[in-house]
Parts: sequence; C-alpha cells; structure tokens
Amino acid sequence: MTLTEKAYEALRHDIIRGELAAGRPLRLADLGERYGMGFSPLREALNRLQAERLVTVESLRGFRVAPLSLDELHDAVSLRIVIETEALKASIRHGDDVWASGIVSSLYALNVQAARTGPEADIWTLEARHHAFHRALLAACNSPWTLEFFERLYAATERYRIPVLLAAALPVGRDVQAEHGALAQAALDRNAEEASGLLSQHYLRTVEDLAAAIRSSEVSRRASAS
Amino acid sequence: MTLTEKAYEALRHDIIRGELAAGRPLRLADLGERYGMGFSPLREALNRLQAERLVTVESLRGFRVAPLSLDELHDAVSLRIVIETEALKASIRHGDDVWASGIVSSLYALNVQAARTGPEADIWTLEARHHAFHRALLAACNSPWTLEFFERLYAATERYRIPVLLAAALPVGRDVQAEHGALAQAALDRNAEEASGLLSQHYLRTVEDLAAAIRSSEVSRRASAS
DNA sequence: ATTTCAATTATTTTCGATAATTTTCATTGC
DNA sequence: GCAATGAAAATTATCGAAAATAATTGAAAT
Repeated sequence: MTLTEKAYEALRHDIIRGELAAGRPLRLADLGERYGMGFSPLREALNRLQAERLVTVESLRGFRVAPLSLDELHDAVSLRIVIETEALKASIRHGDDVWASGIVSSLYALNVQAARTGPEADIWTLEARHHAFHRALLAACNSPWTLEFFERLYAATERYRIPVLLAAALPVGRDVQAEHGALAQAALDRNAEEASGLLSQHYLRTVEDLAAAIRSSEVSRRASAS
Repeated sequence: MTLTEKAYEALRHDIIRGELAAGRPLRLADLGERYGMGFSPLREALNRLQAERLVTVESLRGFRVAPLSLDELHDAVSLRIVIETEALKASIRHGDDVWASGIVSSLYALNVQAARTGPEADIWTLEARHHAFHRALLAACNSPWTLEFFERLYAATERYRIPVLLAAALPVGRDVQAEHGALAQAALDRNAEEASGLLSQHYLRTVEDLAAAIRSSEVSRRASAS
C-alpha cells in the first residue's frame, strides 16, 4: 500500500468521524506531522477527497474539511431515497440466495451489536455493521454507478450521524432495529414496494431525528458561547 | 489557476474526447511532455480523475484511462434516468422564470447549432450546447448532490457518444431536435409527468442508438483485425 | 525451445528544496 | 483611533532528484 493510499484512508476516516472538524483548515505541515509523511502523498490524497466533496480547496490557499449544513443533510438524504429505493427494487429483482444470506447475516450482526450495553457497546462497530447492512440490501442491484453513489452519500450522511450518536442525542421512543428487521423481511419476501417504502420511511425518520438533535445542539452551543 | 487545475482540465478534456483512448496507460514522462509540466501537478490531477472514475490506478503500476464497456453505458444511462427524472420534477416544482428562460435560450442555441451544415457544423459546439440544455432543465432542482452526479454521469456517457458522433454512425430516421423541443415544452408547461416521461424515452432511444452503433463498429473492427 | 535468474532499464513514488503567493503584524501617515 | 503600507513569516505549489518497485532483456541451464 502506497503512502498516498494510507493518507487517503486516514484522512477520510478522521474527517468522517469528526476528528478533523468541519471547516477546519488542513495545513500540510500539520498533516505531515500527524500522519508521518511528506507533502506529496498528502496532497494527492487531499485531491482525491476534494473530488469526493469531503474536502474543499481554494487555489493557493489550501485545503479545508468540507463544511456541514442542515441543507446538505436534507439534500443528501433525499437523493439517497431516490437512488436507494430504486437500487433496492433492482436487488430484489436480481438478488439470489447469496444476496439474501448477506442480508440475514448483516442484520444479525447489527442486532447483536445494537443490543450490547456497557463496554461492549462500541459505536464504531455499530456504525460499521449498520453500513454493512444497508450495503447488503443493495448488493445485488448490479449497478456499479449506483453502488459508488451509495458509498458517497453514505459517507456524507455519516458525518451528521456520528456526532449525534456520540452525544447520545437521539430520541428514545424509536425502535430502529425493528425498522431494520421489517425492511430486511420485506426484501427477503421480494416485496419491492413494501421494502422501498420502509426504506424511505427509515431515512425520513432518521433525518428528522438527526436534524432535531443537531438544531438543539446548535442552539445550546450558541447559547453557551454568548 | 494552478498547474494542477490546468492538468485536471486538460486530462479530463482529452479523456472525454477520446484523444487519450480508453485503457491507455498514462505514463508520467509522456504526460509531462504533452502538457509541459512536472510530475506533481499531473499526479494530483490524476488522483482527482481517479476519484471521478475517468482514470484507474494500480499501486506502483501507474494510471490508465478508464475502460469503456456496453455494460457501463447501460448502467450509467439507467441511473441518469432515475436521477434526472426526479431532478426534472423538482426543477418543475421550484423553477422560476430565470430557470424557464435558461431552457428557452439553451434550446434555441442547440437548435441553431444542430441545423448548421458544412464548416459551421462543429460537433464540439453541438456537444457543449447539448450539455448546457440538459443542465438547464435540471438547474432549478435545488440539489447540489444531484447536480454533481448529473455532471459525473454526463461525462461518463459523453465518452460513448463522442466516437459515435465523430463516425457519423447514428441512424438518420430520428428527429432528436423534436425530442428536445417537446421535452422543453413539457417542462415550461410544468407538466412534470409528461416531461420526465419524454426525458426517459429520449435517453432510452439514445442508448439504443449508441449501443447499436458501437456494436456494429466493434464487429467491423474485429472483422478487419482478423 | 523453454525456463530461470541476474542485470539492466523503465517507471512510479516520495522527499527535500525552491519559487510563488498569502497572511500576519508592526509601522507610518492621516 | 484607524486605514494604508510594507517587511517578515507562514503556507502552498512546483520542481528535480533520490529511492523503491516493476518490467525487460539476455545469458545460462535444462
């Protein structure tokens, strides 16, 4: 693995997790220190991330972590619904038993992790399994372009979910695992309309919960800053 | 403008127009000669293009122009239909008179160029105006993510249309300008269902014509090679 | 003829240095 | 006080060279 690839993965990881905060300038000297490499591989990685909209660049003024906004969250989720409901229908049409068992196993792993409490309740494992479950649903859509855009939008929306998960700021009255279970069942039953409807609802509820949590934390942040 | 930006635009231009053929290895020494710059800005540009799937990369073995395939053409067009029909409906919902006049003027410019014959019949101008017209239709969708994916897929499909246009290999019995006109009219009439139906048909016809032209040229190429 | 291996050549990857540009900050003039 | 100015510092962008790796060649062995 080349240093450019290492830099790309490390930067992407740190941006998505918020360890490099939105809007923060990415100075090459700092990054070279942080990741232990020279400018060339860092600049190459930053150019990739710029093309993926995780980083912004201004000529001769360097790179920054891409900003976050409620507008972008709504935009990304709306487009996820358009793309993923179609991809889910295609997967249901084309998927074989390998696809179906991928859904079963990823759902099981997700449920196990969601049920864990105490020191085993690791949000990074939960997040990885959540991603794997949603990817498994679409895996048989037979469209590389769709899967690429799924990954792009998943990363974009993950940046909003992670700070909310870390703050444990989600409402308690919602049974997300039941939603995942119903969605998986509809997909396994090859009920395309039901499944895509459940997927849309799942995302619409999530975006509302996230937006509410973010708005209230913005309010409290501004109140404490004044 | 930095050299990285110049390299990015020049490489993107040359790849989309097929001046750098699909699959061709992109050797840094050659590119440095071709574009008159050192390795650093070229590698940064190639990394951007790799993130956009116009270039492939293999560790320690360099970059290549991304390959073309009929499967990818069908995949890209199918996803364009999903994304753009939705974007067109949103534009029709949100678009104001600035949006409408953008459609009118870009359609007019496209029709003028399509009607030109002889030395004025420049396929690059035609292509630029075709792009501008399709962008104008979606311009009011109010979704940056949608517009980004539109540009990505437009570039991806342009790579298939250009060699067919250059070979003048499209069937003559089709009135593409009439299709554009009807589409624009439906959009201006705020008839979302009609407009998105016409857009789908327009793309499905185009992909069939392109696929037929490419298949027949593949057949003739293989026959002459044997 | 084919395979193996070492030496050579070609190519990519990375670094360190330099040039170009922006940012900072103290100073001057109003 | 405050804007304008200009030097100094910081930072990015680019180059050229060095290091690392891959590909090629040709001789030797089978």
